[in-house]
Amino acid sequence: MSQAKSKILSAATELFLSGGTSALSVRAISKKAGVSTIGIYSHFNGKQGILDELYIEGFQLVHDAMNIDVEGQSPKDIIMQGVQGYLNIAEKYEAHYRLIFGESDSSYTPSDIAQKASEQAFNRLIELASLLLPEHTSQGRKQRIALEVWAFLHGYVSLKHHVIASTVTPEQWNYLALRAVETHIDTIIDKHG
Amino acid sequence: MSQAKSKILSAATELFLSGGTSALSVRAISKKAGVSTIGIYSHFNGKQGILDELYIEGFQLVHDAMNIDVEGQSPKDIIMQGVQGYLNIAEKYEAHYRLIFGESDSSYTPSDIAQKASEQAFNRLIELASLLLPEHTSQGRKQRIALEVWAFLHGYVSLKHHVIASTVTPEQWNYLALRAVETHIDTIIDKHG
DNA sequence: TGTTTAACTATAACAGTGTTATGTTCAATG
DNA sequence: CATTGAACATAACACTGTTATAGTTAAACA
Repeated sequence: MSQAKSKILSAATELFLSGGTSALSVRAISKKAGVSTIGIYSHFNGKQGILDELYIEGFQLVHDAMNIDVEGQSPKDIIMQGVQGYLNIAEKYEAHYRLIFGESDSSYTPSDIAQKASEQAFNRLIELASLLLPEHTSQGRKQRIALEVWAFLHGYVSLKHHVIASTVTPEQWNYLALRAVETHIDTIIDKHG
Repeated sequence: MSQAKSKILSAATELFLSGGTSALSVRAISKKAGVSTIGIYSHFNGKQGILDELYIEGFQLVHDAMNIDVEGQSPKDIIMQGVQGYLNIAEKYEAHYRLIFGESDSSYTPSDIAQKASEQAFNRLIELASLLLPEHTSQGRKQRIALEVWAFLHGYVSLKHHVIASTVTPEQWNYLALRAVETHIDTIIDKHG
């Protein structure tokens, strides 16, 4: 990666983290990176390219957050660590999280390459969820269970972003999510384990 | 409501349903409604006002979808009808759903009045969820249980919108959501009932 | 009936947005 | 040394929400 390219990317990330997508204009990035407006188009594919990079970055973060050391731990402990990591990332990198779930820029649709990153993160989650299930479980069932956990988790994060009605603090949201998912995982273990 | 005002609103709704927020420019609305651009500002509070109307409309739809006839039905049947209604609305009025959960226009934040509409819908859900619980259950616990169901449901709808990775059809998504929430409700009944 | 008032209209402007065309500068390569 | 290619600045295009200005029209009042 050329020097200009990395400078653009770090400028974009910086603007993104502090102000979300609304602060992420092509002119603002180029100004902060010290390159011309055209530079964003020659080094990246314009705004789309920048968002793709951040989208991939976001799913990479989620992926890594669920990279748990399996050694000598119960399946439940492992997956609960993954859940905790997921919630941490969602809070710490809220801008990324919003981007990968379309809460930032509705006109943006991730490129094929960017979508690969999302698949990888989901596969990671399937691996974790599989630990709860007997080995002979079909791939489809594993996917379905992973999707359950993901939907539950993401539902809490998304409600946290958009439900201003109920007076719940960010910490409480995370706690509620953690407890609810734990209960659900217990149910899964009871049923399939 | 004056004639011009209702014409603006129906034009906005029409554009919104067919093309989402991106098709909903002030100029496009005014052109379709046959009024001047300024009309949007004199009759409504500009774009913000239009989005507020649609936001309220969206939560009203959700609210009404959960308006179940309680007579002679088990708590589970009632709440499952509500869940079904929720999923139907989310599919039929996808643009509204995306708006009320911030997937449309990240620069939009609902006004105080609009937020009231969201509270009403949530209260409706709390009423439904309360049917699963003993009468003496505290309001906080009722809220928490309602939030669980909502998070689970919304998680599925939101993933359906944004997860392009896994090859799940819209019908399958709804089915999965329905089954997962049903299982969760059974767990709630077992625990608290 | 004449005048005033209020509500509408069109046009244009402002400051943004993403994107692209034009022409220039400058360093590296043949 | 000449050529090529990459980066540059400037400006433009078509759009966005919003606002100011000025013209039109119809109803209400004296």
